[in-house]
Amino acid sequence: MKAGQLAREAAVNVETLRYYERMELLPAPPRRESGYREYAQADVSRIRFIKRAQDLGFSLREIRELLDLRAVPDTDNARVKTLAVRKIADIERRIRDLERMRETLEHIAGTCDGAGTVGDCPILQAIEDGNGCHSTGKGETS
Amino acid sequence: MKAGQLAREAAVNVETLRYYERMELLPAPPRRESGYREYAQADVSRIRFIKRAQDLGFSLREIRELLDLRAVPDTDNARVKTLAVRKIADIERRIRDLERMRETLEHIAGTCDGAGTVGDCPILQAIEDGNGCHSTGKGETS
DNA sequence: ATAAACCCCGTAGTGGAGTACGGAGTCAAG
DNA sequence: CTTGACTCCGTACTCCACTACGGGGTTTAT
Repeated sequence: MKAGQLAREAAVNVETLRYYERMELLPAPPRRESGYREYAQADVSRIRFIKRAQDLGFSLREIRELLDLRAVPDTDNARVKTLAVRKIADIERRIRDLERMRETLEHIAGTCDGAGTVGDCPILQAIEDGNGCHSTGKGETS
Repeated sequence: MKAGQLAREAAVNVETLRYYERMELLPAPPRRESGYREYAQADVSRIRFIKRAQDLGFSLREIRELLDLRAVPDTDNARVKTLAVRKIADIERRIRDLERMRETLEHIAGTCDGAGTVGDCPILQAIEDGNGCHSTGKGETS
């Protein structure tokens, strides 16, 4: 099939296909006489795989690792599990970072009744002074 | 004080000061004869404000809003509170997204005992088939 | 046979938050 | 008075995941 059809079936943009090819996520397909890419059915699942892995929080770089592991049939699948477990830890760290932010913000926002002017806004005050910002030296390490 | 000192005191890069000035987060300071920027003590707190607001999850664009509100003395501080509350909601949404990912990933990873080869890896299988991916059409809307 | 729809390519732009570079001018200490 | 540290400026680069553009060739349906 041609690029357009693959794009439709996998629900991505045609440009994205070229991009994935450059990024080596999608192997360069054979070409017709005309130079047109001729994709196989398997490419649809490959892109779906990529998209779902993305939804699970994997970056394209990490997805390439997954695909590379998958490409070598005798790979220990513990390797895959390691990546999954590491990603879970990564997500948990991000959740903790966000929860710290949320707590601090809620604390700060709670001190403001919404009356008065910014001259003595407890929120701005708190940000200025770093109150309630039990800083761990970590912002969001996205 | 000159740029270098402000940078040291506020713990940012000198280039960052120029960047903040371009972004209108830091007002353009007066210049010496030589063209050197002459910063005031207040600029240290302004940058600290920016940095702490960043730690709380505000983007520079949002921080500019906060600073703009602060700049007009008779601004209702309910305006500030609105921004804070909205940011809390934003953070909560991101937490929920991450938690969904974590649950799915944990579910998927739990089905893999780490034995065998990628030929029949339940993790790769699950990603391929979209199992356990109760997709909400939401990836991370960072 | 012609028009519409598709495909090719390289390159550049997006957004966010900076960081880096290089050449030229300036300031402070020895 | 010279040296080394600092500052200036514009521009370009980084990372990430795309998306857009423009000018050309191809395929397909009518």
